[in-house]
Amino acid sequence: MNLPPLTQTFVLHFGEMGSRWGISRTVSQIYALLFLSEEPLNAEQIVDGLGVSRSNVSMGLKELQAWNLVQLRHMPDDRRDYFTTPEDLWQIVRTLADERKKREVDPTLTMLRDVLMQSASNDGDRYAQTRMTELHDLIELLTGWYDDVNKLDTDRLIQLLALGAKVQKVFEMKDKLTVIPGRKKKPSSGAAT
Amino acid sequence: MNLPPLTQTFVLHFGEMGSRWGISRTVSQIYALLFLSEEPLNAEQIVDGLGVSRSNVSMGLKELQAWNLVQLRHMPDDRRDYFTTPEDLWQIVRTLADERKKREVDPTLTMLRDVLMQSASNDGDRYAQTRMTELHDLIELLTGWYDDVNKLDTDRLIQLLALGAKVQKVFEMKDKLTVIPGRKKKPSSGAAT
DNA sequence: CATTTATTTCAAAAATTCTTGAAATTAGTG
DNA sequence: CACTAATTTCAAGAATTTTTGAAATAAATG
Repeated sequence: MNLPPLTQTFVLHFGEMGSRWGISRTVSQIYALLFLSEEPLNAEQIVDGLGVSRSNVSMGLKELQAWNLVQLRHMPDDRRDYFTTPEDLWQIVRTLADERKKREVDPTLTMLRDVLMQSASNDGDRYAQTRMTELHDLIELLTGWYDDVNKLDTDRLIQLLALGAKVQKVFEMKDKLTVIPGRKKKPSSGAAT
Repeated sequence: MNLPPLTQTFVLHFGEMGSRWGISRTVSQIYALLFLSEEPLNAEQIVDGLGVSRSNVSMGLKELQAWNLVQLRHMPDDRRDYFTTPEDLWQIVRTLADERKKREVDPTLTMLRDVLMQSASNDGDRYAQTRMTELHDLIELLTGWYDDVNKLDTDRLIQLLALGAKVQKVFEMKDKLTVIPGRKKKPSSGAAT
């Protein structure tokens, strides 16, 4: 591995975290390297930087492209492929969240819908059915929220995040002024029961 | 594997998703089974349900305990260990989020802090330093938001989630009434620049 | 259209992770 | 304190994932 010290620390850390994040060391490192690089890099430069095989880099880049996490670029008078990550970090966050939702959440939501559909008539396994319904509703609430805030432009999103739980204050203020129609008062706790 | 049909579908699905979520098939399946079970189960019952080895179940339960995802119970006149998942799904979500943050986010935040601290004087690797600072600030904003809303009681949290992007409306309304002190107007986009 | 350059594919090797059975440990019981 | 029941540990085997080098493919150039 042949990298400036700061970059190296970061790349190594990403490589180690990879296994916790569910990606291979090489893929994590490629991403980390591209992330820190001002100019787009080609495969050869990545090989030199990380000291892994050319084919490994090729496959890693393919995977990162499948995740929409890197973009292909071309340089004038150079027919090699160059890769970058978006300059805008929020774009990266959005892509990551979208892709993880697609791979890690949506299949379960679909499965729950199917299973609950089929078992609607059936009456064995009563408790399991209740649990699955609760889980289904909870995931729908969370993904619904996600889809919703994901529509916000970045400035608004930052505003919202910076506010954090203080939105509560706004609620309270608002409650004194208006009543939102169609909101049922919940007893006191419990999931999407 | 010896389970009622609904439960089996769910357990098998969880097992398959496990690899995407970064946990082993057995651990996922144990969790799924406990999640759907009204009564706490002991190791033997899990072995019977899933058809895996006793030692595998023992290790799986140990891992789930390390994640705080299952709780140990005892039955009168029975010295075996029984396990459950919390009844309250929101408790589960909170635990999951806390633990993942701890394992998957906090170490990176720490690393970034350290690296940026050290390199404050140093002036090589200018762009990498900028990128890392941006990433650091973004993660802080996100985890700060998380810590903040995590303090809300569940009813308030559900309220907030159900509202989704419609909080925007509240902003707009509020903007007409008050000015929050200390908020800088951002130019138009960009991360935690 | 042969040659050079860049990239991808793929089967095998290497590394890692998961699962198991046997043995060890822990903790109750008579 | 010997005996039994419950659980854990751990080394070895199985399975999966990652990485590699060699060969194949694709794309540009003269």
